[in-house]
Amino acid sequence: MAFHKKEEFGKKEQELADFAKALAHPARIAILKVLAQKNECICGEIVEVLPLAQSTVSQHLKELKNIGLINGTLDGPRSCYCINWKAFERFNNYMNSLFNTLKIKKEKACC
Amino acid sequence: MAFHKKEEFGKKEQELADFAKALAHPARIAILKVLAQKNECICGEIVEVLPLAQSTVSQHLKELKNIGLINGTLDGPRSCYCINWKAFERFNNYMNSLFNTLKIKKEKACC
DNA sequence: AAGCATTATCGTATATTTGCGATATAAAAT
DNA sequence: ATTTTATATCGCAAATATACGATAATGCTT
Repeated sequence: MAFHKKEEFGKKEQELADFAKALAHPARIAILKVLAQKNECICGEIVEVLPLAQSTVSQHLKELKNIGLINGTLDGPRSCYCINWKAFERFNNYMNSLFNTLKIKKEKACC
Repeated sequence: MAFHKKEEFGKKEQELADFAKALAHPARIAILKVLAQKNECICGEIVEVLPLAQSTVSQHLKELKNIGLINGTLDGPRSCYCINWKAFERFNNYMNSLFNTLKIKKEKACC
């Protein structure tokens, strides 16, 4: 059986894991980079740049939106995406917090 | 069809995605925390702390080892794990680099 | 040599992710 | 009103990930 089990871990660990999962595919990292570079945020432009079908890109965008790393607003027939800096900052802080927590014991290597 | 397609992205994006994937499960984050806190690094202790079967923990350890975030050495019948700080530092730098790259355009929000 | 403790691996079941084409939806343009 | 354009969603197929029990492998202990 492969039940979730993920709920049995701490809330923070769960949330950090979810954030990390959002970055766990090169397409999504590429999307974030495009969103940061071009300030246009239009789906079609992303599709042009990525080696993926429109529906697939749309799916990746949805995942990024669900986790909160990007915002999407309708602009006529198109949709305009952009990075949610607040959420991004939070993620960044989580990551740095994790790194720092782990680094405390850095000197006492055992193997 | 769902072929990989992942190879069609940049090397750096791919590597960062792989790192992120390693953190994309709360069990693996928990393992890293345990490895940092206790400086004992023995598999059995991790199994005791996590709500997972021994074989499952072993699998997660293998993934962390494959990506290079931890080292594992044999110590008699047990195996001693510890964090690979060099790789961790590299991952941290990658992440910060990504954040900084994205932040450059932070002011020009479009939506 | 036999038994014990520890960990890795195998086999298997289930869940999730990835990807595409086809279709639906919605606004704009004709 | 109809067509065009842009995006989202659905349905499906294949690949991966998660989890466990059972078993194998390895090194101590007796």
